[in-house]
Amino acid sequence: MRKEKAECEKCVNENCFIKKHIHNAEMKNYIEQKHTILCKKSQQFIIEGAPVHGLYFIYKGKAKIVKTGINGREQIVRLTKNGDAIGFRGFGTSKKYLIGAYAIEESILCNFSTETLMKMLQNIPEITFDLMLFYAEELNKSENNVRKIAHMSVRERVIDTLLYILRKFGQTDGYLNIELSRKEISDFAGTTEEQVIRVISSLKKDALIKAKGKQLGILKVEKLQKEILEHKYLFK
DNA sequence: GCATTAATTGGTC
DNA sequence: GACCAATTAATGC
Repeated sequence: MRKEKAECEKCVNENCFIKKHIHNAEMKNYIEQKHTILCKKSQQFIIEGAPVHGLYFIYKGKAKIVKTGINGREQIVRLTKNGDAIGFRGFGTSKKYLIGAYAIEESILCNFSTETLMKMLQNIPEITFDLMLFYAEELNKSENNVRKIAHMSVRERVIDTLLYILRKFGQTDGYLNIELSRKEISDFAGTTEEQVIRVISSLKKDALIKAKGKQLGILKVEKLQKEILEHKYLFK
């Protein structure tokens, strides 16, 4: 395995925090200090409870962010793709990661140490401001998620999860651009594998989605949206 | 092809 | 709606 560095200059992820501010003169010093990490499929790169090791960005690939519940059940907190930041709650107050992270497929990650990051935030106000907006947005999403799990039925939660995946990762040739196991979908929707399977086969029977092994395809987006619409507005 | 893992189905509490 | 058991499909080696 050749160790090649993911160059920010060549990076195509315009949504990345770092990339957005690459034109700032000071940035050059900081991006030189980042590390590039290659992650195999289903490899864990952040361990819950382990000491913080800075902030990660996905250069290329996909990852799931996970929190272990009381009964040992895993809850997928969010899914991430190219340009997304991971482990951003790590620096500042806490010394340990409060979440775990796994690569869903082979991924290339950029890692900035806490020290580098601190300097960056102290010296470049635009980045600090950007990060604040990002935090606010994440908090909002997180609150929506709490509401989702609290008020929606299992069927609605699974549908909502599928639509989220569609929004986030898109679909090519009729199939979603990400492969998640039924178990992973259930960890995300806050239910069990069996329930997800039942909802999926029910949706398949109604020709709202299609499934070929792990590959899922959304056929009737509008109909699915309609089914969860009520909740989207009722609990705004 | 065999062995392990994931998906599915049916049943119980 | 979760948990368990049995069967079947898929996948790795």
